[in-house]
Formats: sequence, structure tokens, C-alpha cells
Amino acid sequence: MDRRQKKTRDAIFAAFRKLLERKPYENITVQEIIDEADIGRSTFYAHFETKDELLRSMCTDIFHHVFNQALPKEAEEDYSSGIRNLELKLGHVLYHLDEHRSELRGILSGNSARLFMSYFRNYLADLFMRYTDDFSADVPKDYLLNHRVGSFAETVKWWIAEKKEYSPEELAAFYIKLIEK
Amino acid sequence: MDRRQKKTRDAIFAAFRKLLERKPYENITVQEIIDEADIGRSTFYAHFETKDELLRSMCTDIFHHVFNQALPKEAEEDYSSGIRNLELKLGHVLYHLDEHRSELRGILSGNSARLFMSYFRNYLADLFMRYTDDFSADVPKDYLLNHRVGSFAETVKWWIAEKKEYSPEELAAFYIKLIEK
DNA sequence: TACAATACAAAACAGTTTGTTCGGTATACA
DNA sequence: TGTATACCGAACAAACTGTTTTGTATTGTA
Repeated sequence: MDRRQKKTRDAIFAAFRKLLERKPYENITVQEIIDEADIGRSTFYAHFETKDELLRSMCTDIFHHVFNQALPKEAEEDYSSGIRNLELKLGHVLYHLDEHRSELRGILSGNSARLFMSYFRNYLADLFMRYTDDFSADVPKDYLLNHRVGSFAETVKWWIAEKKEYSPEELAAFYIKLIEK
Repeated sequence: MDRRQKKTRDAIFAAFRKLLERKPYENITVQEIIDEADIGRSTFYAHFETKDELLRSMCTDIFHHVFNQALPKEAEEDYSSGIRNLELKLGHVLYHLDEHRSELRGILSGNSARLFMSYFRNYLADLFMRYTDDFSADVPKDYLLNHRVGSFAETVKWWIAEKKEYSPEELAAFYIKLIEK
């Protein structure tokens, strides 16, 4: 990749992150990003078609980071003790999400949370599918999955917005306590 | 209220509802509402300062309807059997929400769900506070509340978006099953 | 019935923001 | 060194918002 490209791309991301610390996504204009990154207008649009695509890219980066670090390879997987294992994995995910706290505040406040959440829930759905072994017949499978994924995603949102700080392990434990019967 | 005012107000709401059946809130422009309602531009802005305020009004209407019909007066309240009573109330809420299905689809799809959800969760928080009697010390109270309210709100979103239709009672039962230990 | 208040229509307006285009300049890479 | 290409900056059209103004129609009331 051309050195110049990488430089401006980084500048855009940095500017975006900086702005996200101050205000929610939807209140940020492309022009502000351009000014903050100190690049030409046409340059921005050469890299990203829209502001949403920039957000998408940032989300992809974050998830790639979070879920690659947090989850073991398929091969070395241990499915044995379902829920206990799930708690562990969720802890890891939370641990890595915590590193993006400042950006996530801006992404998750305001109306724009949806894009992030929708990505996030896809990853989570995978995770929960693998570690859920108590599909009971009492409740439709897809509802159960939706409930767990949704409430965990909400848990994260609450955690990020919260001033009082719980550790990733604590939060995972809280969540599991409300899930297991 | 002036007969003319009521007429245009109704026209605006009707147009808004009609558009919401076809597309998500954020893709609807003020101009479209104006055209659909067949009123003058200035007339719209005489009634509502912004599109968001129109949405707010509609939400208020819906909630007033839903929670007034669905919930008994304070006086005749029966707090006795916590969770069983909660299930009943949630069933009622769902029953009345169902009557607004077509609008809710447009309100809950897309990025704009936040405004509705934030209102909704306020009402729900009240409800859950009253009927929750199993605050355990294992988990922070505000987290427990957030988890229950959040996951029920998500349940509703799922239910509204779903093609397969469950009855209000069924859905309430599903939800309670996942909540109670 | 006549009058005063006010709700409405229509059109023009300024202000934002977006996304595109284009000619010229600077930088990277081979 | 040279060629490709990434960048700059300015100008542009387009969409949408919210305001203002002027004139008309309708309402509730004296």
C-alpha cells in the first residue's frame, strides 16, 4: 500500500476517533473529519464513499481485533463445559472491547449505535451458538438466541456508558448469573 | 382546539403512519410527509418544529394508549405474586402494542429506533421496579433492572420484526421463562 | 350577520451538508 | 530520472431543512 495512502487513512481514523470522544457519531460531519485530519475534501471521498462506510471500516477493525484476540482457533476449541466456557470467552471479548472504550462511547451513544450493534450481534450469535447447550423446547430457538445475544449486547452498551467501572470478569459473571437457571 | 388544527394534525399523523408502513423513519423527509398529507410547508412547521418532534408526539400517543389501557390504577394494584403478575402485565402491554404494529415496524427498523426505545424503557423501568421482588445481592440492582428492561425491549423489537406471529401471551410466557430461575 | 383572530397556502429564501469534478502539484516507487 | 498516482483546493449541483412573508379562507364570537 502506498505510503501516502496509509498516512491519510491513519489521519482520517485518528481524526474520527478524536471526534468520537467528544460527540456522538451522527453529530459529526464529514467536513469536521476533513478539517481535523487536515486533508482535502476530495481525498476523503477517495478513501471512503460515505461517513457510514468509514464507521463500517472502523467497526470491522475493532471486531477483527476483539474477536481474533479473544477467541481461540477452531482447532483448540473446548466445548466441554458450556456455560462456564461461555463466561470465559465473554470475559475475553469484554477485555478487548475495553481497549476501545473512548471510541465506543461515541459510537454507542446517539442513534448510530445500530450499525455497530448489528455487526456485533452477528459475531455474538456465532459465539452463543457454539456455547449454548441448553436449548430447551419451552421457547423457540431463535428467540432464545435473540434474547441472549440481545441482552449481552445491551449489557455491553450499559457497561460502556456507565461511569462506575466493573472489570470484564465481573461483568461477564453478572451476565451469566442472570442467564443460567 | 380549532377544528382546522385538528384536521391538519390528523392528516399529518395519517400521512406519517402511511409512510412508516413503507420505509423506516430516517428515510422519510419532511417534504414527503407534507406531500402525503397535502398541506403547505409552513403549516407543517406550525404544528411541529422538526420531524423528530412529530415522532415524539406519536410515541407519546402510543404509550399513553398502551400503558393506560394495559395497566390498572395504582389503587387497585396487586403486588402479591411478583413474577406471575409481571407476566400478566407484560401480556397486556404486548396486546396493545400489537395494535400499532404497522407504525412500529417503521419506527423500530432503521437507526431511529432509539427515540422510541428510550421512551419505552422508561415506562418499562417503572413496571419492572414494581413487580421485581427478587433483587439478589449477587448483581448490582441497576444492572439487573437494565438487563430485564433491555431484554424485554429487545424481545418486543424481535416480535415486531418477526414474520411468524406469536400471541402476546405466548411471547410474555417465553420472556418470563428466560427470566425466572 | 359581521368582525376579528387565526389557521392555512404558496413561494421565495438562506443555510447546511453532501458527494462530484477537475486542473494543478507533490510524492512515492521502480 | 521518470512515470504513475495520491493529494489539494476550489467550485459545483443537489437535497433537505427551517424561516419568512403575503394573501386567503375559515372559525368562533359579539
